[in-house]
Amino acid sequence: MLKKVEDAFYFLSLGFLFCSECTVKMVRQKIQIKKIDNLTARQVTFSKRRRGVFKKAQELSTLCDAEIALIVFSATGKLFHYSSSSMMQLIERHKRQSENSNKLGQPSIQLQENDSNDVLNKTIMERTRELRQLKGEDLQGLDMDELIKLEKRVQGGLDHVVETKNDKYFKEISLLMKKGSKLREENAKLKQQAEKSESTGNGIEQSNSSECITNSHDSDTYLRLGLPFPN
Amino acid sequence: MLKKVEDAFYFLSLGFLFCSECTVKMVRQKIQIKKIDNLTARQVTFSKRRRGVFKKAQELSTLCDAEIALIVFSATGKLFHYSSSSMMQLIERHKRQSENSNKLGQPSIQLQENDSNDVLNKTIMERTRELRQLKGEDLQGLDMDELIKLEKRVQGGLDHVVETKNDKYFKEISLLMKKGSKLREENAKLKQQAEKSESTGNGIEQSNSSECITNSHDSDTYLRLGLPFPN
DNA sequence: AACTATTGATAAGT
DNA sequence: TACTTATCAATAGTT
Repeated sequence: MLKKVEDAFYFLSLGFLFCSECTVKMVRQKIQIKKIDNLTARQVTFSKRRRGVFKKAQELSTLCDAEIALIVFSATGKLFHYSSSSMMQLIERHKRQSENSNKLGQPSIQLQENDSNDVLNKTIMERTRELRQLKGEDLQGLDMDELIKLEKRVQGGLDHVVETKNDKYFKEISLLMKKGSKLREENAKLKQQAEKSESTGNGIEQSNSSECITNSHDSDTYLRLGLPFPN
Repeated sequence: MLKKVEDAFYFLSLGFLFCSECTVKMVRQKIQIKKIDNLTARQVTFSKRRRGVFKKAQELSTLCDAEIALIVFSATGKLFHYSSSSMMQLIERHKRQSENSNKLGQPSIQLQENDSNDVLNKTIMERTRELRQLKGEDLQGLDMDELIKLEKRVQGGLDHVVETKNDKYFKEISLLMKKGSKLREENAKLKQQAEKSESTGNGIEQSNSSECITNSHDSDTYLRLGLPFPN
């Protein structure tokens, strides 16, 4: 059903008349190299392409006798790395080489330790400022254009949150409904059995038991799912 | 024609008889991933594949919002490198992260430096995660209650941004209106003066000057204030 | 450096 | 996450 809608879009985009009878397989499209909007798609692509890059790096190293260091941080901060020999040696070598090419007359000794903290502090400052802006603080320096851009970003974030919330809501609801109908089935069966027993002369009381069971299970489910109110 | 010859070769490789009259174009073979013996071929391949790897790294960084550092030394010792942000920052971050994950029993030496780095690093991680959540990413682990809280936070941020934007808007508007009325006053005065001059026999044309002056000043003000469109 | 047949990578979809 | 498939991209061998 969803498929058909996509097909419609596909045909529309090609400018052809659309025959709703046709079943068309979605084909792979060339992608733009810009940040992937959809989070899931981005994570999947990251996982695939990361493997690809690491493979390429290893192949280059092997085929051409090159020394390679590759460091990758995912958006969530997870680290992946590869080096054809010792990562530390390569990094040191890189430092020396790029310092030389810089031709700075700096006494480079012991520069790195302070730098390290400086860099980290700078990162923290940046992150903090961005955070404050997303929270709607610290907006004095922004002009109209920047404010409008920021509004769009925050609105986008809000959309994502609401979407996630709604998804979760509907999932929990449908789970509850499923459980409910299962329980009703069970109850119906039990009722039948009880009636049978009754008709065969076994006089156990079963009159209102079905409702009781259903209710107790439902509220239990609500609690486990963390829904605030069961209604 | 060439095509046919290739077909012949193809068949040969399958164990068919080969016609020696034909001119055969060698077709590309799948290569083994091991050091290329021929120096020239190795250099050419290095050049081609190096470009490939760097391109892939950049694409991964852009598409998936990842931070990447890539260092390559050719067999001759020439350096090639790429980093999505600051190479030093990435290297430092890598150092810390891999140290932490190693959990090596080297407790005594340089403890305080690592400690300070750890603290900073932790702060960065926290900030990053908070940022991502405000942007509506990384919401998998949150339950309904947390999602609702987050929604309220983001909504609050959005409210602040919109409020600031609107304030700025109205300020700019009222400033413009003030300037406008000032100009109109000026124009009115000028007009009066002109009429006086006219009545005293000085025949300067002043018919539509008021609109002209007002308009030109208005658009100038819009430009200085950075409003996208003057309407 | 340029060309292309071929292998390799991967976007979408399951 | 892993697998599949159709397509796009990289590149081996050659000129």
